[in-house]
Amino acid sequence: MAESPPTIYDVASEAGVSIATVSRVLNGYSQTRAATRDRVLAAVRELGFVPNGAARGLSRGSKRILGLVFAHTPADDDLLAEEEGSLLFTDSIVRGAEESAERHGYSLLLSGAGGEHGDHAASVNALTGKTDGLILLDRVLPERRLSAIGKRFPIVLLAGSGRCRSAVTVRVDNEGGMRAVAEHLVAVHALRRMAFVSGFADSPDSASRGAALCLAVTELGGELRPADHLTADWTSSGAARVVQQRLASGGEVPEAIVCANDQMAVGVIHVLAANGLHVPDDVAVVGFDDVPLARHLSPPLTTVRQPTRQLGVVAVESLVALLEGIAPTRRDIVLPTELIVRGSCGCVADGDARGSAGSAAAAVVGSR
Amino acid sequence: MAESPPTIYDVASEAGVSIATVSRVLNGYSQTRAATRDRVLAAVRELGFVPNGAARGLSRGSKRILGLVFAHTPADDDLLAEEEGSLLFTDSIVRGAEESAERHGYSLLLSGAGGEHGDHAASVNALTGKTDGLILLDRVLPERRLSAIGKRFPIVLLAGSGRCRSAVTVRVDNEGGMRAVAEHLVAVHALRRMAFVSGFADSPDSASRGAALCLAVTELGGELRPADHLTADWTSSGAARVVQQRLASGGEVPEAIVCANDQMAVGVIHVLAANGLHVPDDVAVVGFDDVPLARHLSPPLTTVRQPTRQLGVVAVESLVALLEGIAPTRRDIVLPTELIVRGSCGCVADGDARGSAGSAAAAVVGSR
DNA sequence: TTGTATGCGTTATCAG
DNA sequence: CTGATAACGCATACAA
Repeated sequence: MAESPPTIYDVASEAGVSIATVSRVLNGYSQTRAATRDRVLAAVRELGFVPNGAARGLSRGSKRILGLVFAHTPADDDLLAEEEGSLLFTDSIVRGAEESAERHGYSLLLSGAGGEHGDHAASVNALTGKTDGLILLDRVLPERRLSAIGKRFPIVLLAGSGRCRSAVTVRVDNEGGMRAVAEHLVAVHALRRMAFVSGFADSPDSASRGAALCLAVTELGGELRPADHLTADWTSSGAARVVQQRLASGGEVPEAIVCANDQMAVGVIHVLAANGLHVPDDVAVVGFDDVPLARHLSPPLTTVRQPTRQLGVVAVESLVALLEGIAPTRRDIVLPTELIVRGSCGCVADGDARGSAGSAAAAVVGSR
Repeated sequence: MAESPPTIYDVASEAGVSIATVSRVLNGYSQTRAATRDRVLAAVRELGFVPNGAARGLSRGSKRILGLVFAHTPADDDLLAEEEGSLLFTDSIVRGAEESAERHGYSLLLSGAGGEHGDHAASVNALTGKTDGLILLDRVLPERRLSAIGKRFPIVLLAGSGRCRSAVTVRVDNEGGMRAVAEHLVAVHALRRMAFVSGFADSPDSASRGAALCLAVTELGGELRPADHLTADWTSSGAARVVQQRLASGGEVPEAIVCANDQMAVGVIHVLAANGLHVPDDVAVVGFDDVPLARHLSPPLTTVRQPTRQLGVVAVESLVALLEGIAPTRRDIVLPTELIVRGSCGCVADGDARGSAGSAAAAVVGSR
């Protein structure tokens, strides 16, 4: 049905020149006489010619395609688990990466690493053939696999632990962000007994946030008992569930609950309310990410902003640099985070729905 | 630095066979003696061989890559406009599409259609060379451009108006969903004066939702004045802004405000509260999408659920069918929506944070 | 400035 | 069952 698309040969004969000339005017490295160039361009338009990417890639040895691999959230049996907590986070990264890739003349290939069932390693390996380089998100592959592939193929790690030596890593300053949270809670609100709600147990991001919070809280004279280190799954429902269990188990209610992302904070606020606990009067709640909705919740969410989109941008730029043979200045790139103080920690929120005005509605505390 | 990857020739000589044999065992169409097959496989593993996608695509005339093109939200000057309202929606589609593509043996190429500045048409045209088929989201191209490309290249439209004849369209039943909303508001809550908050003015989805609501409300004896048809931009802030203006302009406050998506509903609830109006006692608010957070808001959001992920899945399947030469049964595929009744319309919410149990916590009303 | 010829890595069509 | 070999569409070194 669909007749095969025009090739460079069609254009050449249409314009009465050789394919070499067509190629030249299209890629414009060499000089071409204006007249012939116009003829070629006319023919291109006439035929609606678009260079075949496969042929081009084969010929010049570069497909101009970058791969971005993320780990599928285990949707499991739970059909409602569309509620993917990592969703906002991942997708913001994707946006940034796509935009940056395009700007550098590349396209972005997306992969969920073979779904949940499939062999992640095999899936990533296959992508190796379709792309020029790969960006791997948190949790897609164990470190040893990583270095195995990283030695033979350009790779950038995103939001990893930063401990992998065989590849460039881009991540955010979880430690600084959590320290800022701890300081604020202890110094400003005089809170002592904290709890932490984590994402997936195997997430480096979640782990480093929990560890940093615990360390800072302890140093500042607060307390974060192991029993109050709650393990959830990045989702509102998951967080609500573990907090519900924690409340049901009796024992003193923590004075503050810090969550590894904003979705979970919403779930926590919700379940606290269901138990007659008011935020922030009875319990302070803090999130992480600063998703757009955060400022519109009631109370507006105090949270740690991380430059999610920028994460994607920087990852792509690092990868492109790698591909162009530029030796990476640093193998561990850390992007800053900042504490955004709103109402859920007990501060008086004065911000309204407007956020574009000159001065931000919320206080900002740098993490570094 | 990176030595060029092994080719099929390397594998062949390593295994002591011809490249034809290697190709055969790798693609497994023809029979091969077990012994030689093992030798080849061993060589493949040994060398870490991965077929070059470009060469493969060139040879077999199919790149096994599908493109998904979305319109970049005009981030404009406003740096905070990361607040992309369409984000959740688009990204859920992307997930579904990616998963489905992978299942069918394809990869997914993502494109924001040249950023906001670039020529969308040119951008889409270029993608034509890197992919086997394209899925175009709402707003990326005007209809005439669409049909121009659609005639020469496999295309599926997503969330369009459904009026394009030159391509298969996949969309949701906006009309049914909005009718259900109107009926519920009028019949159950005896509300009459409604308002509608739209997304971008040029979005078919938003337009059809507004039109359907208006029609249904009027038919049911309610009222939706032109002045109460508020045009926003899919974002919380945008919605908050237009509603604030509407309130400031005086005049009777609508009894219900229906929004074209959930993000905007959140912004509306927020700004209403800022004006001393309580939801749902003073004003009922309804959203659209049923994002995961919706049930955890206070009050839990009454909204229209649409199968976002499924949208991506179906689009991919339609496209793959097209590529395999299967004539599309229908050129306009409409996925069902359903009204999810929670608290923000005035109903008593009894659902808690759990949502996976046998019976849903919220009432469900089919749209058809 | 332009044309000719070769290579890129696979698949697929032939013979053997 | 296996091995040569011809496409596939484009870029490019080399000639003219």
